[in-house]
Amino acid sequence: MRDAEATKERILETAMKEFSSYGIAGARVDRIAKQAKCNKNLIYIYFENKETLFTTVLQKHLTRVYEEITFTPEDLPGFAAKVFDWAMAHPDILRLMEWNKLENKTESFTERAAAQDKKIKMIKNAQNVDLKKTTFTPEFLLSAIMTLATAWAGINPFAMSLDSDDQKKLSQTRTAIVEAIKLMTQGTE
Amino acid sequence: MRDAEATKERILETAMKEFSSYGIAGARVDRIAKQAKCNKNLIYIYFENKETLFTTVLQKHLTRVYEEITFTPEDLPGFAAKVFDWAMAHPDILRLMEWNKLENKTESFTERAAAQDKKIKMIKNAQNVDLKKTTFTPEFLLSAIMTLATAWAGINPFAMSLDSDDQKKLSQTRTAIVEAIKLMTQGTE
DNA sequence: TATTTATAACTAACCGGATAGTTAGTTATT
DNA sequence: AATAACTAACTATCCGGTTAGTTATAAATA
Repeated sequence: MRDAEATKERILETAMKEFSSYGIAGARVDRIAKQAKCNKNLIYIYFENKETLFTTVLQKHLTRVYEEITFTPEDLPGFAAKVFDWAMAHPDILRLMEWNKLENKTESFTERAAAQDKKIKMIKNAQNVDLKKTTFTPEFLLSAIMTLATAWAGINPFAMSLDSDDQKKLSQTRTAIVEAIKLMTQGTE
Repeated sequence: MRDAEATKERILETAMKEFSSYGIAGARVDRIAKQAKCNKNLIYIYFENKETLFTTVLQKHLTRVYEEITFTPEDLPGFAAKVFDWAMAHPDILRLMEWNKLENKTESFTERAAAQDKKIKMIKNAQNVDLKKTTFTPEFLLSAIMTLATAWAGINPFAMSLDSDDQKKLSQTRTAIVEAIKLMTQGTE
């Protein structure tokens, strides 16, 4: 039963766990191989080296994110809620992104910045349509939304991490976030 | 010119830089020794091992923080502004905290949680005095404040890091944060 | 259909440099 | 003379990456 595609997937799966818990520097290729039940050399055949393996894992999950969360500039509170739900469901991806931020080898700046720019322009357009004037720039709003929505998912050194099983607390926090973003997008004329 | 105290300080200084840029796993003791212009063994004499050196560095800077930023429950927007200024002035300490959060060896949970609890109670008291009823719980407010205030200091994977020399953008963002917290603490009766 | 052949999938063992931590000894200071 | 401050050299282990070779699989050939 030899299946290259399956072993590749198994490697990516366990690499995800390893990198998410230990980061790039802390991750151990031997440990990944052992847990994925494959020979270490396969990792180097399928993915050039530790670094590339990491970026592959990150890239894979990031593209998934963009498919799962659609951006709705006309409903920013709702968007915040979606991001919050996603963040609480996938703290490991958040950690991956944080490791990548701290260990900034080969920045994948360009695409991320482009995606952000696009969102900012969409907010600007939506603001023009609704003739809403908030005190806040689209740049600030977007950062505030993303930051607040992901604050309770375990990567924030200040915010207490929420238990992802505590449905009650979870929905309380979600509505609080929605409320906060509502306040910030309502405009004060 | 032999001065143990001075070399200890030199070690802590360079260790700060090393840990802040590479984290615990990525930091290299040899590199610290070289940069601190001291023999590697001294590091092990003065600070047990790499781990202890890290926690010593972190602890040192954290106590400094608590001295520099006073908590003002009756003026939360002002507190947010102070935190923002501090965060933009000390991104390296932020990074240190983030590394510590991700590489959660020997959590220093207790004291941090206690300090947070104290602040939360102070907010509750202040709210009672002013008879202000915001939609938000003190827990949520505190996390929101800390998160927003530190979002632009370079550890947030979503928010664009601000250039700490761009005074104009800096003060713009500061007032935006203050405005946001004002909205959240004003109450809607 | 049976047999060879090519190659894809996989493995065990190894390598060398890096790295945390140690030892045994030297130099300065009081 | 005693001890505090410091050093050079060493060690054992870890770890990313490689090599050289084996096994399964499927196509080609007879």
